[in-house]
Amino acid sequence: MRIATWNVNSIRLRAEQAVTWLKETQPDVVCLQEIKCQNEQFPREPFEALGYNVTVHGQKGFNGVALLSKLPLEDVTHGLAGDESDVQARFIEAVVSVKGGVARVCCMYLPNGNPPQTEKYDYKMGFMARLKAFAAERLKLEEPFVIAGDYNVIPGPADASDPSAWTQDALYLPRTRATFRDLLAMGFTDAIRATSDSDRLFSFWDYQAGAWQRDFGIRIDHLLLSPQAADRLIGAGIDKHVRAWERPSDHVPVWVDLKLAA
DNA sequence: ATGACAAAGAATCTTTGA
Repeated sequence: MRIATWNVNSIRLRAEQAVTWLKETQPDVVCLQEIKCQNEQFPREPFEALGYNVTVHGQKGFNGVALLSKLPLEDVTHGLAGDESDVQARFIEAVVSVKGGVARVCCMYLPNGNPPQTEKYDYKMGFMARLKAFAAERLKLEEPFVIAGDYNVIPGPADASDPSAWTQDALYLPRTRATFRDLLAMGFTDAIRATSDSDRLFSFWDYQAGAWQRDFGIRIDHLLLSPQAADRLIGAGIDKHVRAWERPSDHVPVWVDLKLAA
């Protein structure tokens, strides 16, 4: 089973590219972030035509996440628990049935948090605290469980082409990285890091200043695996070539292959 | 020292992103 995540930066602009990519790699479950539309505006038809079930948690203009799955999506929940006042569309949880049980997947768009020392960073830290509490509960289920998405976290110096450029940034501040490490300490495995030590594995290149051409990238899109998912890890990768397509998203798809079958 | 670039939505500019 292949589970992929991609921040598409508008699904209405990127639907055609998404279809091309889906036909190429045929993932079983796909987590999309920054769809930037409301539920009724989401272009469901091209994805349903490829055999995907679709659940959309959108909002007007910004944010928005969607989950696509070849298997039926069960127990779908929109939103991350822990703050009833949070109206931003950033989280979907669902399960799919697999041999011997279920696989649980979360699609997440974690807040950027810039600039620091504003309420935006407080919101990011609050969201991460809620994520930790949620993840701790889910780990008790001892299921294959994947939290996939745009974490807006550069985990360490190997995850940026020039770490010194990010020291004052919400994506790389010590508190941000420490909270991400807390998730790993709880028992999650960073799928890309579990399969490579390369310091050139990036998932985002800014549109500005020729970042792509200079390979000025960062790794901020992650798939964190529960122990039961990590036990089934076969491989992981980044579909970097997508960034070279015409009118690309600034992020590229990241994926993991797990030894799980329907 | 600063901006670059892209997208959405309300409007020909502002907000947001990273």
